[in-house]
Amino acid sequence: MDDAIRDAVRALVPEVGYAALTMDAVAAKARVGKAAIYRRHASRGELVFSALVHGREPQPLPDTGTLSGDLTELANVVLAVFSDPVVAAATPGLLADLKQQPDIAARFQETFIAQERKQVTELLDRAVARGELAGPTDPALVHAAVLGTVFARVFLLAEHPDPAIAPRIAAMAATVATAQPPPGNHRNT
Amino acid sequence: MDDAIRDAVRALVPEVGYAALTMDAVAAKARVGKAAIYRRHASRGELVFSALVHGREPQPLPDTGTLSGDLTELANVVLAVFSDPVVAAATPGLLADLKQQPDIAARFQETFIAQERKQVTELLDRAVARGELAGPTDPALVHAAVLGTVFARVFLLAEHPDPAIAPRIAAMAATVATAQPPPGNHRNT
Amino acid sequence: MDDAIRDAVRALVPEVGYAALTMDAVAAKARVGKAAIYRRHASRGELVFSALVHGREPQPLPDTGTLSGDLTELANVVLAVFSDPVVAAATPGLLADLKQQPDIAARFQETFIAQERKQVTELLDRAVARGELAGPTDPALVHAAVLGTVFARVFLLAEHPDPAIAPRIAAMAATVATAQPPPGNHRNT
Amino acid sequence: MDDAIRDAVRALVPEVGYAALTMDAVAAKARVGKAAIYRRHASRGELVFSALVHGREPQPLPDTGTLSGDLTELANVVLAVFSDPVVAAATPGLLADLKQQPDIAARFQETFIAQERKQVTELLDRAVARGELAGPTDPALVHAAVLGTVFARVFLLAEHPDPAIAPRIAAMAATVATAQPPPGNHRNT
DNA sequence: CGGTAATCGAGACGGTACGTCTAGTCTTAAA
DNA sequence: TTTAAGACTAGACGTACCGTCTCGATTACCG
Repeated sequence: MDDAIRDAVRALVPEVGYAALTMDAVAAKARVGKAAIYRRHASRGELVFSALVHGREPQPLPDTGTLSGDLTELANVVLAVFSDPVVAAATPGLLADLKQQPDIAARFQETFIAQERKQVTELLDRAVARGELAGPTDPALVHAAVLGTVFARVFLLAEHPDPAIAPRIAAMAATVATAQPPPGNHRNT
Repeated sequence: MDDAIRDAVRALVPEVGYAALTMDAVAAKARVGKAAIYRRHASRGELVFSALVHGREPQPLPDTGTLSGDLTELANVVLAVFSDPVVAAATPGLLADLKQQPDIAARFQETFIAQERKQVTELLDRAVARGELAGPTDPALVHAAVLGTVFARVFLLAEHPDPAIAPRIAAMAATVATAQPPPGNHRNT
Repeated sequence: MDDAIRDAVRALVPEVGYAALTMDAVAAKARVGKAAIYRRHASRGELVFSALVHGREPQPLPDTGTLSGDLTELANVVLAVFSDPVVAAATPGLLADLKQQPDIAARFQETFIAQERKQVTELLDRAVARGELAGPTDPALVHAAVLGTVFARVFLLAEHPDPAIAPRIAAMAATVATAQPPPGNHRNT
Repeated sequence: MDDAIRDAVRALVPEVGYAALTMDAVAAKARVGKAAIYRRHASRGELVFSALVHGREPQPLPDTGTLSGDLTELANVVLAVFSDPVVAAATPGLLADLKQQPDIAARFQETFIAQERKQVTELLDRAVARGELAGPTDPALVHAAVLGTVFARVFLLAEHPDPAIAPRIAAMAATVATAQPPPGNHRNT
């Protein structure tokens, strides 16, 4: 039952898009009454979000031995997530819905963002332990750099996410991890 | 008339959000018939997009004399755009709608993305002329780095866009412009 | 539900008239969604027609013993129908709509006209059996005479339907039933 | 100009019906601005009414020498009017509109009904002078009988107006003119 | 094992926004 | 001035979808 609903969502999202995904269509596709959906999911956003995250436990990133390698690994995972057609089709609409539903936004933050943030933090801690980084670093910007750059390529710049860019994104993110204060006054050399 | 409609949109978007922005509400607020809106705008997405971009011609980025400075300037512009409450409230929903309306998506690409891309390209050309960069660089990734990192902080990580991070984003973007193969560790000014 | 809709129509028609009877107003008055109305009624004409005819089964005309008496009875029934304020307010607009909707026009013919026609036919048959009429007569003209004369007084000549005219209409209709060629002057009881 | 508008109305009414007759269509067909129509006509009802009555002055009914003949003549005129396809198509809708617009209803009464009523009155006066009638008679019911019977056949009973019925209608109307009080109690012979 | 309770698919419900259409008014530029 | 052209406000149209609710039929659990 739960699976039938999620499968219907996963089948319909790439087919018709997030905006045109009606609850009636999901119910019909899943051969389920609408009440059965609402008994399990509070809203369309929550429904799609549930369908997307279900069974997607975050495999821990391997320790590649270098900061650069770890970041490349992270970039590849992010690229893989956004390459999923269901995720790609659902993300913009889902993001829009989250703005209106703070409770689901919170769950999204906890489930998805916080876990990725934890990975970034561990990755940076390992680099500190190795001596690659001088001291503890704010993981937020590193996280934003990796996640945002991929997101921008896919959704804002409408380019397909070429996996070859992963190491370049990693190098970029390493910079922001390394350089804590901006090196000097950039206005005049 | 055109202005009355756009003003109504700009007033309503931060007030009720993009998803709850109804054509009836816009017409009522603008004291305008719905037909007058549909005569000018093909859809809600196009309407909001028009209201957002109207009068927002891209002032050319100043030549600060260094790649780092130029990129900081770019990051500040992007931060400023996303700090506008109307833009902040409208962007996620607008982005979602664009997925369904290829014609408006194309206009968004041409009007907004292409202009920013041009600025990035010029900025990199200036750096090559100065000798800061060895040779021509793909501007797409630099663009994605600046735009995406800001976007991610605001919309994905739910952090407010602290203007102090502009130079750090610039440094990061400079890396991806410089380094073709990812080096182990690096810094280049 | 069905009743709520019909009651709303019956309340609104005399209040605002047929032309100004909007589906939204009916829905609001009946505290019902518009879809519930459209699920039951194909158009405004059909809706009003249904509201008018509901519960109005044609009580069989009594046999008064004379053609004249039977026709007076018929005239009184027709006068009573057109004296109903709801019928009076709805009839002209309804008649106009029927011209555009042949299916409802057919239903109107079957439900209302055909039943009345049957009464006229029976009434004439009784007169033949009594010997008041020489032979079978076309009931259509008798029908038209009674129905039309009342209709004309109410809707064309804008006079209120004085019940005292019923026997005069009956006498008139009896003439047309009796006289095949128009005689110069006549009276037949 | 005035003629162009009226011609457009007369062309459109039988073509699309009264209900579907839009002011824009009239303006386009007449190659005229809508303002030109509204400068001449207060509403759609008034417009159609004007187009119908224009140039239709009431030729005086001939004195045939008998009441019966005069009434047959009247019935024929009424039949002729309702046989005009434009009149036939416009009448029900026009009648409905008149209910909502008392000023035009009044003009309709004065222009059309009152003139016909005058003819009926004269016709009855001639009959009194001839000695066919004992004394002055209420012309309203005679009028209603002739006009209404034809109207009922055409618009309520959906039968085409066979001209052969004119003398029978006349005979019928003569009855109502003759018999002033109902002959007796019709309930029991 | 038989009775009770929960859950099911189906779909009608009230409500609301949609995008279209028409009425009647108003503006404009040409004649 | 009056014209044709056509944009304007206002508001009803009929459709679609939301999230709730009611209906029997079926299932599953418990006494």
